[in-house]
Amino acid sequence: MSDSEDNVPLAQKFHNDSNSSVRSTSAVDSDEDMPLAAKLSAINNGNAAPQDIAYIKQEPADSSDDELPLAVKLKAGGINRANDASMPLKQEPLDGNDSDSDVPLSTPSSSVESTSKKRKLPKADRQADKLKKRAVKTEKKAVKKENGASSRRGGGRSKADKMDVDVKEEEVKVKVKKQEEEADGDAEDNEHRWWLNQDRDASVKWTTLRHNGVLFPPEYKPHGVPLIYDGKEVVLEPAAEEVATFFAQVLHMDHATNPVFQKNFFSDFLKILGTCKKPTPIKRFDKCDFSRIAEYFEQEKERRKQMSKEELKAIKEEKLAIEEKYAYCMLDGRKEKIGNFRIEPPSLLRGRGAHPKTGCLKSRIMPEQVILNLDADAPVPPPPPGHQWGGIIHDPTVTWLATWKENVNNSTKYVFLAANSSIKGQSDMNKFEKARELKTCIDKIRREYTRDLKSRTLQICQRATAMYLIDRFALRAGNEKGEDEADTVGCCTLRYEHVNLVPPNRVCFDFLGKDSIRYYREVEVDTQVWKNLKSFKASPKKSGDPLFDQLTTATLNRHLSSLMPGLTAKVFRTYNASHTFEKELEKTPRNTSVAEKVLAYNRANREVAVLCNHQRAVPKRHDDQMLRVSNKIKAIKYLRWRAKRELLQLNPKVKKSNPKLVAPESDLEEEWCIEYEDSLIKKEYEKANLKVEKLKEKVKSEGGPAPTDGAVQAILDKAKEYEERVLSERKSGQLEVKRAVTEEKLKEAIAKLSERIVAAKSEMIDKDENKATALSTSKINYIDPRITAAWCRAHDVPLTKMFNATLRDKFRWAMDVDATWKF
DNA sequence: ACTGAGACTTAGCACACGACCA
DNA sequence: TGGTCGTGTGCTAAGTCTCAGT
Repeated sequence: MSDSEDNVPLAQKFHNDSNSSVRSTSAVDSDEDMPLAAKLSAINNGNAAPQDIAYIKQEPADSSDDELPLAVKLKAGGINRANDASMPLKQEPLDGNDSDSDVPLSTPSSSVESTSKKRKLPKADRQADKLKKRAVKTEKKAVKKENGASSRRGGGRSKADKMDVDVKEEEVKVKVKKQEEEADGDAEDNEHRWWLNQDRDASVKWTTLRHNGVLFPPEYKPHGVPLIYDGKEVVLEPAAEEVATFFAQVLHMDHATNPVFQKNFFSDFLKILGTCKKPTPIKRFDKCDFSRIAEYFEQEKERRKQMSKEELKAIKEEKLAIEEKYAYCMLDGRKEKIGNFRIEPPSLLRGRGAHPKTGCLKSRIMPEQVILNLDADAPVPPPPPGHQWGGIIHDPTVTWLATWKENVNNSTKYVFLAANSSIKGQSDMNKFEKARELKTCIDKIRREYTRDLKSRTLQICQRATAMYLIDRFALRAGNEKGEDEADTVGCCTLRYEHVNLVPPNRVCFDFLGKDSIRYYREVEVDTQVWKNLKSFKASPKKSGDPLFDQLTTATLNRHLSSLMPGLTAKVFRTYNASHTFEKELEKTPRNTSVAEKVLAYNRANREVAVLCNHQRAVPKRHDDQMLRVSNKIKAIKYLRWRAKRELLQLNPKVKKSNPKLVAPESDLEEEWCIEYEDSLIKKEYEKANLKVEKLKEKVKSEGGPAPTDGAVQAILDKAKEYEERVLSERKSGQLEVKRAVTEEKLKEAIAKLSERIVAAKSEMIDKDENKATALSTSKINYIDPRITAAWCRAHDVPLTKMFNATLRDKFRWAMDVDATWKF
C-alpha cells in the first residue's frame, strides 16, 4: 500500500515544480546569468518564460489588468472581487425592504429562567415564547447528548430516561467546590492544562458559567456638523445625524462609491429622516455631501494625535478599567477571557463583494434583545439602568455567553470565549485530531472515490468527482445560498460557467468563493475526472445551471461520515493544509542560519496559503515599494559598474583573465545613470546648503563670529567639485581612481555589492510573491500548531520567531510536543 | 427529504502602534 | 522628527455543519 506521503495535493505539486527556480536566494550572485536575476528581469519586462509561471494562470491573456506584470500575479493573483472593474458588479433590484420593523426595541421583557429547576415563563411575549421553546430544546438536547455520550463511552443507558436533576445538581456542586479548591491551591501556577486530562464527552461544555453580561456601545453624541444638501447646510436631528455620520466614516473607502451600498444606505437614511420631527429637504443621494462630517472626524483624529502621552494613557486606562469587568468570565471556577464582549455598535453593513444588502443600517441593539447564558445558580448581572435583559438561559451544551439577532440578515450573533480559552482550545485540538484521523484512512478514501469516478450511477459519479476536487484543490463544500447574499459558490454549488474544460485534461476554474475572493486556476486533472466534468456540462446544461445537480453538501457529508466518523468536507482542507505544510518543512536546510530556516518555514506557510487560496488586497503602495527597491538595486549596480570600470583602468588585463568579473551591468541604461548622477549632484548641493544654514543658525543661537565667506564658499565648493568630477568623467569616459585603491580592494568591493544586489532582489521577489497572499489565515486555522512546535525543537529555532504572543497563547495546548512529533 | 435556525469556525479588512530609517 | 512599513488586534462578515420541525 502506498504511503499517503506521496499524496500531496496536485495543486501543491504543480506549484512546487514550477516554482523551484525562484528559490535560490542564498546563492552568491555571480552575475546576471543567475536564474534569479534572469527571472527578475524577465518578470520586470513582463515576458517571463512560461516555465517561470506557476500552474495557476491567474488572468486570461486579454486581461485588462495593467498593474506591474510580476510573477506573483500569475501565481497567486491579486484579489479579484465581484466588484472589481474587471468584473462588472451585478446589481440586484432592491426594494429596500428590510426587517428593522421586527426588532422589539422596547419589549417589556422579564428574565426567563429555563432550567429544570425553576421556570417563570411570561405569556404573550413573542420573545419569551421563543425562549421557552429554546429552554425545552436545550433540555432535550442536553438529555440526548448526554445519552449519546454515555453510550459512546460504553455506558449501558440506552434510553433517554429523565435525568435525576437533584443528583445531577449535587454532582455539579461537588465538582464546583473541587475546582474552586484547586484554583485556590494553585494560585501561583493556575494554568489549566486541560489537554493533559481530556474528557472526551464534548456535549456538556461547562458546569458553571458566570459573567457580568455584555458591554454596550456608548450612546450617540451629536456633533452638530451639518450635511451639505444641494449646496446648503442642513443640520440633522441626532438620529439622522448618526446615520449620516456612518456614511461619512466610509467616505474614503470603496463602499462609498458602490451604487448598491449607496442605495441601501440612502433608503434607510430616508426612513430615519422620516421619523424626524422637522421635515428635511433631503430627497436625493446625489445631492448629499458628507465631506464636512468626514472632515470633522479627520480633525478629531488629528486632535487625538496631538494629545500628550499622559492624556492618551489616562484615556486608555479608563477604557481598560471599564472593559476589565466584561472581558473575563468564570468558567468552571476558572477565569477565562471572553472574545467579543462588546455588543456590535450600529453601523452600515459592510458586505463583501456584491452583497445585495451592503450599506443597510444595522440598528442599535438594546438589552431587551440580548439573551444571556449563565449557570443556574449564577447571579444575573444587572442590565443597564432602565432596561431589562431579553432573557436568561442556562444551557451548558453551548459555549456562548450572550446572543442577539442582527436586523439586516436576521442572523444570530454571539458572545464567545477568546481563542486562548480552554473551550476554544479543546475544539481546536479536536479539529486537528480529526484531520490526523483522516490521514490514517485517506488512501482508502482516495481509492474509493477514484473507483467511483467511473460509477454509472450519476449521483455516485458526481459525489466522487466532487470529492476529488475537494481533496486535490482544497475547495470548500459549498452550501446553498440565499437570494439576498452575494453570489459565491463552493464545490457543490459550482455552476456550468465556473468550470472550463481544456482538452485533453486541463480544467480552468473561475468562480467567486468565500468573501467573494476569486478562485482562478488552470490545473491538470485525472482523465476520468475531466470526462466526468464534461458529461456534467453536457447539453442541455447551460450557463447558470448547477454542475453537480445530484449533489448537496448534506448528501456529500453524509457519505463522508460513513467513511470515517465525523468526516466532513472541511476536514480535507485541514488535513491537506497541515500535511502539505509538514512535507514542505522537510525541505528545511540543516546547518544553516536561523534566518534561512525561518525563510523555509515561511515558504512552506505560503504553499499552504496558495493551496487554500488565502488572498489579501494588494497593499496600496505596493507598486511604489517595488519601484523603490528596483531603483535601490540599480543604484547598487551603478556603484558596482563604477568599481568594475576602476578595476579595468587599474588593470586592463582583467578583461581577458576574468571577463565575467567586469562584465557590463545588463539592465543599467545610460539614461538612467545620467539621471541618477544628476540627482546625486543635486543632493550634494542640497547637503551643502543645509550645512551652511546650520552653521549660520549655530552662530545666531550660540553667538561667536559669523562664518567667513571663505568658509561658506569652501562648503559649496565641495559640491561644485563633485559636480565637475562627474561631468568630466562623463565626458572622458575615464573615472578618477583614488590613489589608495588597489585591485584587491576593488574586487572585494564588487563582491560585497553583488551580495547586496542578491539580497535586495530576493527581498523584492519575496515581497512581490507575497503581495496578494495572506499567510496568517492558514497559520491560525489550518496548520496544526504541533508541527511548528516540533519543527522549532528539531531545528533549534525559537518559537517566538514563528508564533507571536497571541498565537503562542492560543496554541498553549500544542507546545509540549517533542522534536519527533508527526502530524 | 427538505428547510431554516442555531452554533460554531474561517476569513479579510481597517486601524493602531511601534520599530526603523533618512 | 516625520514618514514609512510591518505587525498585531479588533471587528464582524461569511462560511460549514448539525439538528429540529415538518
